[in-house]
Amino acid sequence: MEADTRSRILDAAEILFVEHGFDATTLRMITAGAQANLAAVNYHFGSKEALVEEVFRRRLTWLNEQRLAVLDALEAEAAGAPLKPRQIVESFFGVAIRMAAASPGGRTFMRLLGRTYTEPSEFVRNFLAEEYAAVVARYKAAFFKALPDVPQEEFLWRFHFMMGAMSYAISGADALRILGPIDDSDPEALYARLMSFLIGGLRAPLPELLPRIQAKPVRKPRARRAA
Amino acid sequence: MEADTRSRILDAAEILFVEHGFDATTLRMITAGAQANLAAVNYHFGSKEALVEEVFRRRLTWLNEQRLAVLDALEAEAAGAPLKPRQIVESFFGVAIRMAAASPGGRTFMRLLGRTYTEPSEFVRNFLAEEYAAVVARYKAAFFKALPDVPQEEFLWRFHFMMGAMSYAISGADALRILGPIDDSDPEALYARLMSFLIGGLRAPLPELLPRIQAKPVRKPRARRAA
DNA sequence: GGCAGTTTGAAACGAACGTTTGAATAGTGC
DNA sequence: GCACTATTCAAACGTTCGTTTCAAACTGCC
Repeated sequence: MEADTRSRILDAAEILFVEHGFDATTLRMITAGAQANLAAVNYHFGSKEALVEEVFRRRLTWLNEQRLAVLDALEAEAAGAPLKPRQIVESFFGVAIRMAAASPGGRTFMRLLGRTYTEPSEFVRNFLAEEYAAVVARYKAAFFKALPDVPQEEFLWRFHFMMGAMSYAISGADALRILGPIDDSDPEALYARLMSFLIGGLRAPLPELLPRIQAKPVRKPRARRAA
Repeated sequence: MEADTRSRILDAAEILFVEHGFDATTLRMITAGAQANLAAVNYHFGSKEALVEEVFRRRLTWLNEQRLAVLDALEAEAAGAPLKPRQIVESFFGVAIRMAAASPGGRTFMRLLGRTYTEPSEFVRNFLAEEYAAVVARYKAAFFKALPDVPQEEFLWRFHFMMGAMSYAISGADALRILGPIDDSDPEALYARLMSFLIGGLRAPLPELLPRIQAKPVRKPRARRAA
């Protein structure tokens, strides 16, 4: 029943990183949560930084292998023909949502990952870029092939926007409290909602002809009505 | 030319918070950047936490007043008729993008704000919810009126997704490095790109009829091809 | 049972943190 | 010029951090 110390530390760290962030999570909090001695982190991982890397690597490697496997299967089935954009989006983001839905640890991790793309910490971002290199290359190629009429730079931005939407989707009700009470307990509904939104955004008309930013939006602020 | 100590501290803190996060930014870094004495933060603001709040309040109050003013103007012009969803989206997110484009400090702040919605820190999120209450109420009402056929819960999720996309949009090239080299120097192009994506996502077909998550996506992971 | 190697435990390390202190300095009204 | 407030400054405060140390406890093997 009891996992070994190393695994207990990883599990406790994952949860605490999401709740408090990397810096605000101390080794004493982690070892207390894992019911381990303070020195256990440095014994098993060498340093706190190495522990952070291992928390990511443990799940991210599997996640990206899944993505590549799904893409492999889709491309084999297509036999050289371009995939449909929806298939690619669903395989990339669907694997992530599915991981988040599969277990509390998975959801915890995906929330952590979503926040980490925009994390300021240098070494975490470099580590992420490295872990993602193979997946990004394959998916970019698949998308460019599926959407030959969309300029590549345009698509990269849209991919970026999609990652943002997914990040917030998984971060869930905590952030949504700003907007009001909401139910985020059904992962399948979330999956359907997110996919619909992402495909809509991805397939939106190209923005070249949009009006520019209006110069002066406001003449004179009027009295605010009660909400 | 030299601003007073209080303003220099706010400017320096804003930049450092984006670069390193709240916890990793020390008062010694801030006061060094502001060319002020270490004790100046506690003298002018009382505590580090109060400084964080003031960094937000300084710009967020103005930002949300702008949003309300723009919405007031639009609704006055519409004379009771529902606004077009595109107008509402543009006024809410356009004000933010414009603020980010207006000055380096504005962009810095918007990046900070985007990261903060999903920030784990309790007191920061509570503070945000309070600052946003009036704006959220007004914009929700405007959207519900503009999109009477969209279930309110559905819309709240899409609003949430839109916030995620905008957050990543402003966080910009740092996170985008994962996807490859990209140019984020033109705020008007960014504005056009984001709006196009957001409207596409907002107006996407409702997801009720989407297929469910496939149960087993992968039979056997195949050997990965070289990228 | 005794002896390697591995893991845990309690205690301490120096460093850096946010905060406080009290004296020195700058600025203002009279 | 003087009293008074506001601000700056260098130094120190107690706390907590990640890390290290080294002895104790556990493990598998002969």
